[in-house]
Amino acid sequence: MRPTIKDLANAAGVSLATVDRVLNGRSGVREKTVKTVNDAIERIGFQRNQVAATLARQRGYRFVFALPRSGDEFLMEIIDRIAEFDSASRAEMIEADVIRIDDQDPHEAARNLSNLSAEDVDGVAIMAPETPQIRDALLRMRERGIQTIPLVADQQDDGEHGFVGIDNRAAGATAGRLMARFIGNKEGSVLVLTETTQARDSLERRLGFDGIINAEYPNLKVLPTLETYGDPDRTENILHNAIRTHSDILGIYFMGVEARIPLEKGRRAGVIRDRVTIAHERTPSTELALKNGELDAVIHQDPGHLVRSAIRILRAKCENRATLASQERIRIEVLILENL
Amino acid sequence: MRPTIKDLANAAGVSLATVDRVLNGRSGVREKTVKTVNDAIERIGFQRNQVAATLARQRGYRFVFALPRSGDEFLMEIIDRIAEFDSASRAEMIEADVIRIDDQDPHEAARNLSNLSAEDVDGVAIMAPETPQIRDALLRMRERGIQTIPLVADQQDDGEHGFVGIDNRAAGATAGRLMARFIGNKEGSVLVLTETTQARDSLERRLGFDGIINAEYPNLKVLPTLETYGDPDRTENILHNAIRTHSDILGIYFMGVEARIPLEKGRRAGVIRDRVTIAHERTPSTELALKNGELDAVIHQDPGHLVRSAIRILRAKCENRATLASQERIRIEVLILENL
DNA sequence: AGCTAAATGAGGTGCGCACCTCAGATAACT
DNA sequence: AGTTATCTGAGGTGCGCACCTCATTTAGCT
Repeated sequence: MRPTIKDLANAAGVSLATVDRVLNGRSGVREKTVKTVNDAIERIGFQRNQVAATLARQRGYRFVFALPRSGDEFLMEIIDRIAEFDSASRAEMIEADVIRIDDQDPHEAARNLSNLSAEDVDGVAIMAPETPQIRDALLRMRERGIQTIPLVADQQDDGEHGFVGIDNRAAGATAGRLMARFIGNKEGSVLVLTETTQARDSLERRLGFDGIINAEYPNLKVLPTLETYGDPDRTENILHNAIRTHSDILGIYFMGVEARIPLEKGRRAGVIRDRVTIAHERTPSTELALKNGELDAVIHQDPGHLVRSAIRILRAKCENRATLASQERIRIEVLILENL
Repeated sequence: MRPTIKDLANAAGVSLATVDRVLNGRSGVREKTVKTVNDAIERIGFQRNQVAATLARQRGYRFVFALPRSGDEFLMEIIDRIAEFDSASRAEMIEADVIRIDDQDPHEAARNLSNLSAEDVDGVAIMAPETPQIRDALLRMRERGIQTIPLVADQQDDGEHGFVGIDNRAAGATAGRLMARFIGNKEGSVLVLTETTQARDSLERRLGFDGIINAEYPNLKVLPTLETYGDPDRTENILHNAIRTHSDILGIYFMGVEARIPLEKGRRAGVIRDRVTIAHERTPSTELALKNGELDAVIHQDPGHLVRSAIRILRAKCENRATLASQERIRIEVLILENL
């Protein structure tokens, strides 16, 4: 039989109340006593029964995903996966909700986060650009006892709080390698398109992409990144311009998160056919484009995995447990027509 | 507040005992009464609290992975992931163990499975070739109330019991597409190597591979599948022979599950360098070969995902629940050096 | 020593359910 | 009608833990 808190109390030579105090981090226990209990935990290999603990807590777990208000298909995928998880996990006493924060107005976003109370939220997964206001809001939430984790868009390199998403530099490198190998040994240039080069993910992808192409494929030249700012008209214009200015474009790398508009405009401008094209994130648009033959590959991160991983990590933090690193590493998936 | 069994009993106008009988499929309830309760479940949206249920069951869940006795690196990966899951899930009252079955002797394997009793096992995930004996053993286990699910190696097309693993035909097609695109427009032939063409997975991969190459790449010719039977010496011989007979080999597809020996022998025979090579499953060997530049791509299925997915499905079967289809689909991953 | 504040113990309650027993009610027979 | 088999109800117990109260002990102070 696995040891229970009762066994633990015996082993440590303290009462159940003290064990409870130590286990749940309540105040009013001497350092010495804490150590006694922790030693006993080690010694008898005690592991709290999470099933019983969750039941006794009355309140299950409630997690919130703070997502940007602006977004397109990939964001919708994430939201769908959250809803799916929520309904599937009611029986496990875990709730997952979405709140939207304004990514244009960091102050408003931060205020929004400040409204969350530890009373009704156990943890927050946040997808937001890295601004001082957001960083501050996160810090204060943690002080209030709410667990946090950045999602998809990294918040500085504070390794200690973790991060759920792919290594964007490696993702860019992957795109670069595929681009070069698919093009073969022809000579020419490659177009790179993204929403904004301000975002850290864009920067990192570009670094990875260039790293491969410049170092290993002298036959290819990567043109300066074109920014769409998510604006359809602008996207159309810069695509037209690029194609007029550079007659030797062999490939296009849609580096941004949302490829729907660039794909549409590219299709209209006739710049896609007969070129090697790679985009990010599987969505209805990119999936269709793969099937059409308009896209040669999609670099993807599984939104379902993102969501579940974020929740597992948040929960582990709540319960002061470690997570399975192997399970939480988000894969950089390469999708082609055949393995969709 | 979520409805409890008490609310359900009220709503259905029956006692708690009857609700319990219906919910847990015990005998001695009239059809009519069962329907009354089920209707009430629908009506009030009752969902059993699995946390409480698991706790009350006393015994958590115990799942067994029946794996072949023979195997190499990929099998070890799976075993490691099972052990990892087991230790991480003790707190959730879920156990996962491994038993080995002899894949050469189906009778012995079947006998081994027959020893499992519903008393101490809730479900079995099985990785075994498709033989009448195994199929029979599975059937009898289900009759005894043990849930079953095939793993990696499919057991005929009995859709109803599910399957945890990749679509091997699509995996072969993925390999075919990458092979062709990496080779470019040179003319020549492609070598295909596997353990045995008897196994269903080998067959399907080959079908997928040929499907792509034959239909879309007239510049390439796929040679007949070479069988290694897992024998190192034989592997070396057939590789030497092939390379002597065919001077125009541009690519090699290591189609089998375990690539370690073929890679070693191929390296020794000097047949790998300057050819496009693709293998299956990420293992220490294939990982190293990717880093060496000996392999151009690896088609992979995540063993951790396989294990956890099998367990989630088995558990859902035990609890008579549905699973999240999106979560349980095993991805055909494409690994190159950059997204390892 | 005398006081206060801090630390610990003893014990109880309930979470939602599975599982059990036994008595009473109802239906299905001869 | 009486007998039997089948169904249903009432009630209790315990899973392992969180959370609570109140009494008692111990340490820290002047």
